[in-house]
Amino acid sequence: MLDGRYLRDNLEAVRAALGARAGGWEFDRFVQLDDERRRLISEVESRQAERNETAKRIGELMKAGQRDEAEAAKERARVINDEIASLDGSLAQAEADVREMLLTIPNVPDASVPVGADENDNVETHRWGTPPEFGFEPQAHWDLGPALGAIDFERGVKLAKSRFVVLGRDGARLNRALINFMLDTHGSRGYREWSVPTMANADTLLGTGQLPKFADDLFHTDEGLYLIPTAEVQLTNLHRDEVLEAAELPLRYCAYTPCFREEAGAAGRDTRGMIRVHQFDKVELVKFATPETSMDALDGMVADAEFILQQLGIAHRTIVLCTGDMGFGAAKTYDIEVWLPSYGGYKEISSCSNCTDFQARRANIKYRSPGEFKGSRFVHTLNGSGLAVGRTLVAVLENYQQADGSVVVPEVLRPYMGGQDVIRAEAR
RNA sequence: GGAGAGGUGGCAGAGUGGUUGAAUGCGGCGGUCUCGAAAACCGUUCUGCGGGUAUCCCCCGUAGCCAGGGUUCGAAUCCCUGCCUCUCCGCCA
Repeated sequence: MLDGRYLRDNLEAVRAALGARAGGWEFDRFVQLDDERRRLISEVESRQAERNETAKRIGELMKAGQRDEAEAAKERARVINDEIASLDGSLAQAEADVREMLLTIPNVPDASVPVGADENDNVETHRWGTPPEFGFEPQAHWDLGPALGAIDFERGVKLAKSRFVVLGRDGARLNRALINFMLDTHGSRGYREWSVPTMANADTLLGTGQLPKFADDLFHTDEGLYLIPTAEVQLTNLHRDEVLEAAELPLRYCAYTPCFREEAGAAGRDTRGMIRVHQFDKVELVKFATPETSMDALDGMVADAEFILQQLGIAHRTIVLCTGDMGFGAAKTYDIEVWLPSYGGYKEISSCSNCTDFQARRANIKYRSPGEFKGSRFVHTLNGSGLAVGRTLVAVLENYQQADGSVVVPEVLRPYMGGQDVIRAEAR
């Protein structure tokens, strides 16, 4: 959410900065609604002042025993109240309209973000490692996984529905090893670990920006709860309605959770394999930083996510998303893409964003810095995958496969798999 | 799931219809005292919104005592609903 007042004062600048990103957002209608809202506030409040004055006088008249005067005043108060009630209805509508608009305008891109229309205009910032060269025809994970007993697509469908997967035997163990490796690694590098609910309420989803605009992407229960699409939702909302101390910033958090995405519109993309599924595991990174340091904090977060792939020894590259490809709440986003032989290219495995004060304003997360400024200000929130576990598992299988269909376990994961160094097919 | 109690400012804790943003204490901040510190004493200490001034400095108004409704000229104070916390019982990983 943008600051309504800031938006009013910088209307044209924001309009220009958002460009196509604004979609059909009606700037002029917003100004009209906001004018109306302000007018009504003035009216209502002057009536309320009148009402308060009258009520006070009635109390004094009653005490003085002047019943007739008191009754007359009561009648006037009733009239004023009727006026207030009617104005109040209009005001509530105006405020709802303004808020609705503010909740649906995307964040303003940072000045350093390349301007572009879609993913073709994203800019690569750097690469690490070289894609493996196989002396044989490498298999895709959707062939390799089932052959190893590591991934079972059919049974995922049987147990839930399409786009759910079951991991078996070494697939399940490798998945668990990845989660623990990621958590331990981030933990040792300054991220505080949390374990959070997998369901969240509407206020929480509103705080991070999934609601109200993207309700269709979420699974929900008939009790008004939603399955979280990412731990970012919970980690960020941990501090909803709180005031942090500048001295304790930046806060660095991480958590492992399953993530659930309905993504109705995604049908047809990545239909094979477990690249795009309704439920996947992810280790998430979240930071709370001051406005002055948040862009540096973003660079650090990207490096922390990349570090996982470097430890795993898998080739990857990092790109900065252009203005047209960024998510709703982001002011700047880096995607980390991992080399997948089955794609013959790089595939997104992490997305790290600085949401600046966009989520903080929605979730009311502030910080104070005595001596620097009075009162409190909104913090900047950042989030990034560190990493998407399912896709990392796919990357390990595909990049570490051998001619005989076995898969070498990366060195750093072996302690997490009881020393096992190779995954082989076995009779079940 | 059943029964009971309760949700007030950073914390503790008053306040059961009429200048209540809300007593008091603690904590925090500033000051006096001191070589310095402690103690003591004095002062100060919430936020959103609208307007003025004009820009984070102050003034005016308004709203806020879990949330949302209701009663009333007027509610922290009365009524209803929801949420949450605590105690006891049941159930359960």
